[in-house]
Amino acid sequence: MAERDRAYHHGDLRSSLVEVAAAMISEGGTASVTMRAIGSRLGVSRGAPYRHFSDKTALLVAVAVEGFKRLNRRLGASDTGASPSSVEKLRRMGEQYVRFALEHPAHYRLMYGKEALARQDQPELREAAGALLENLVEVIRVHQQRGEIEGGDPRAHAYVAWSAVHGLASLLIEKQIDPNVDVDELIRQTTRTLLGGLRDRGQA
Amino acid sequence: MAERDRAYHHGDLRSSLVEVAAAMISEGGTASVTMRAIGSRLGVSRGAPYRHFSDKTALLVAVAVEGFKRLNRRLGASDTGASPSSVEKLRRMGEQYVRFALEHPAHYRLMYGKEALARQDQPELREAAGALLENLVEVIRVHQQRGEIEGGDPRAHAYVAWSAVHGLASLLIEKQIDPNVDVDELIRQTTRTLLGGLRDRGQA
DNA sequence: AAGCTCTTGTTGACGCTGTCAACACCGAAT
DNA sequence: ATTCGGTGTTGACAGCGTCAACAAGAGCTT
Repeated sequence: MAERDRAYHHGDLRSSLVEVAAAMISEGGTASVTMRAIGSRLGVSRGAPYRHFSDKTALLVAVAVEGFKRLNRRLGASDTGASPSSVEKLRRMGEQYVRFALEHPAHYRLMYGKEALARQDQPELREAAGALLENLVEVIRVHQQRGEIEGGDPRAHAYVAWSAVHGLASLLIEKQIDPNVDVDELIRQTTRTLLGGLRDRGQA
Repeated sequence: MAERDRAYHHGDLRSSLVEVAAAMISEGGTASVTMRAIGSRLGVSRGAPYRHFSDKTALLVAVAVEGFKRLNRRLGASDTGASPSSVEKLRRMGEQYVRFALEHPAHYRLMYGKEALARQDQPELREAAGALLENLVEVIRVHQQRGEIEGGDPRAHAYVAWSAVHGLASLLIEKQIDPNVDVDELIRQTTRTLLGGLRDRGQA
C-alpha cells in the first residue's frame, strides 16, 4: 500500500477495490460490503466499480481468490523452520490452515460460500482452490513415498485431510464448538487423529 | 400436510411459513426466499409473517432448527437394521450425515451459515445443534466402553468426528471436490480413516 | 344478542440495495 | 487541435426488509 492514488482517474482502482472489499469483510462481515460503501471509502462513486467488475459477485470472487492465494502462501510457508523429518510437517500445515480461518473468519466464509458467489462456475476461483488441493496432494505423495502414509490414491487422502481441517475451521468459525474447550488442543487432536487414520493400514 | 388452511385467519400460518420457506430454500436457494414470495405462495400479504416472526432472520432460524431436528432424527434412525456390533454403526452415522447434506444442500448450508442468521446467539438453534453433538458424544462413549475407541474426553472425539463429516459434506456441497471421484467411496474412506485414527492409540 | 377487545392480516411508505443508461471528463493518439 | 476510448458520475428503477396505521374476523363478557 505505497504508491497508489497517483494518476488521475484514481490510478489503480481495480486492486484498490479488492483490497478495500477484503478489509470491509474482515471488519464488518459480508453484509457490510456494499458497492456504495466500497466506493465511498475510496472517494469514488457507487458506479465506478462497474468499470472494473461486471458485478458485485465478480468483485467478491476476486476477493475470495485473493484469500485462497494468501492461504496457499501461508501453508507453503509452514514448511520452513527446522524441517521436521516426519509427518509433523503435514500436521503443521493443518494447524496453519485452521489458524488462518480463525484469524480471517469472514474472509474464509466467503471463500467457501457458494451462496454469495459462483452462480456459474468461476474458473478463477476454481483454479485458486485447485492449487490448494494440488499442493496438498503433492505433500501427501511425498509422505507416501517415505512410507509414512498408507498407499492408494493420494488425491483421495488429500480430500480426507482437507475435509478434516475445513470442517474444524468451519465449526469453530460458526461457533458450533463450546468456547470452553482448548482450541489449540482440539486442533492438535484433530490433526493427530487424522494422521493416525492415514497411517493405519487396516480397514475399519 | 393434510389439515391446513382450515380456520379463518389462515389457520396455522406460523408452521406453514416454516414449511414453505424450507421448500423454497430447497428449490431455489436462500436468495430466492423473500418475505414477499413466501407470503404470496401462501396467499397472504408480505406483512403477515411479521405477526409470527419478528424478523426474516427469525423465520430462517426456525427453518434451520427444523433442519437440525430432521438430521438428528435421521442419524438416530441409522441405528436400526441388523445392529452391527462394531464401530460400523458409528461409520454409518457419518455416512447418513453426509448424505443428508447432499440431499438438502441449501438447507444444510443455512443450518451452518451464521452469516444469514444469529446476529446474537439464537438459543433455539444452539440447542438443536447441541442435541446433535450430545447424541454423538453418547455413541462415542458407548464405543469407548467397549474398548473400540481410545479413551480421553469423548466430547473432544465427538468434535473431531463432527469436523470430518461436516467438512466433507461442506466441500461436496460447495463443489470443491472433483465431480469425477466416486462420492460413495470417498465417504466410506473418510469415515474409515476417521475411525482408524480414533482407534489408534499412539500419538502422531 | 350486542359490544368490546385481542389477534391476525393488509396496505402505504421509507430507506436501502444492485444495476443500468446517459452523461462528463481526462489522457493519449492522430 | 481534435478525436476517441477508457474511466468516473448521476439519475432512475425495481426489488428488498421493515414499520406504522388501518381493517377485519374471532371470541369473550354482559
